[in-house]
Amino acid sequence: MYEQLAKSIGEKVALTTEEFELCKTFFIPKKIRKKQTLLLEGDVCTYNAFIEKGVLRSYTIDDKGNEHIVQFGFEGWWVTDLSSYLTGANSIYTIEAIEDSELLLLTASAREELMIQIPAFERYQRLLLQNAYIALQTRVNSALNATAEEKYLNLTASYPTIIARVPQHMVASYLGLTPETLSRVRKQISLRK
Amino acid sequence: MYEQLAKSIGEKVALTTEEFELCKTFFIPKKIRKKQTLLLEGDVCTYNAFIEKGVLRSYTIDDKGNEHIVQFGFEGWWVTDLSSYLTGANSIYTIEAIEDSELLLLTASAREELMIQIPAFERYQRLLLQNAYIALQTRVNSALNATAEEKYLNLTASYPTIIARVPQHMVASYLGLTPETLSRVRKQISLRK
DNA sequence: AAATAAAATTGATTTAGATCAATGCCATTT
DNA sequence: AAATGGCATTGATCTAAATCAATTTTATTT
Repeated sequence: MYEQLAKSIGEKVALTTEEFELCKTFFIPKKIRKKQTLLLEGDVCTYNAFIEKGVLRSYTIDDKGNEHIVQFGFEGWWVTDLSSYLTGANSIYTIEAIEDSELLLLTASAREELMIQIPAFERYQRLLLQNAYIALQTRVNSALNATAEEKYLNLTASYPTIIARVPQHMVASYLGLTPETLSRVRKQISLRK
Repeated sequence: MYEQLAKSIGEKVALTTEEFELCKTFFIPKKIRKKQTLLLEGDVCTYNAFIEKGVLRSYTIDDKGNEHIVQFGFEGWWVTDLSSYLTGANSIYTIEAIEDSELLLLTASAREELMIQIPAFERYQRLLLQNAYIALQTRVNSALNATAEEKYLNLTASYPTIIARVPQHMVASYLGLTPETLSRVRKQISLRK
């Protein structure tokens, strides 16, 4: 149940066996079925979820009722609404399982305590955040300046996992395109080779 | 010279006077004139710059020769290309002063050393990064899903400083709009009230 | 396996914003 | 004060992507 977590931490910092055993005790394992939600818009996001198995997405719904996917999560990724999780504000996002999933939940206070008891864990969290920030910067760039086709090609290059495991209309939503546009973009690309 | 830095750190964590004195020694003060660059595209970003005074911007230039502003920085903000700074990769950004500015530069190794010697500084860095991440997430949302007018109104609401201190065509670039479109959007808004 | 629902594709039309082009407006510099 | 060059504004036109609509394909449920 903790294989992915061990792997994820191990890639960034070194924990002793005892430290990792201690670490485990702070997490709450949870299974969640496809289409079930971990967080509902309007609620406070009480957990940071590490994904041992499965796929999740977080999304907002705008005034016109359109869904906008903000983030996907796969095995070995963390998913949360950081803003709500850290400040306790009501979330504007819904987090939902796309496939049956196994999660390890960490409350904000458990996370604080873990970072105090195991300094390497604070380091791990900071490194994760750095990477997430860099990835997000790339995404802003693509969102602002790329054409529909470029957005799609950038995504296939950077995150083939997303293309492979997520329904096409969700990929479209993640890229800020309509499903029709993404379908046409894919057709264009396939015709060219 | 270190007023803004003291203020910025003080808002997030508590340092003793000795700690802050030690902290100062890790920084390299640097004055930079309007239009001078701190980082040139293709170079490695060796510094994380804290802005004591002035305004900076970072931008990329795409294949068609168009500038895309990625980030602005004002007094009390940090500016760098995090990806290049942390990994040593060549940067795709240029960082340039929009006004005469006073900076406090921190190399990556100085930063590492500081985080080891003063744990509260690592905490400070993590908190900064959290806030930056949350802000960036909002920006992605706006970039993907908002109309030109919404993008502009969001920005005026969240960062009036940017509107006030930065030339309009740079604001347009930051929002992913042409200067013409931003001009028209502003006109529309002013006609309505 | 049949029925139903959801997803993807394709076509026709519309539209927000880009592009192209010209003019007026400040702000430096001389 | 005149001259220069970068900005902002305004108008006309174009275009990438959205919207609307229908059909086919693929998943789910019964």
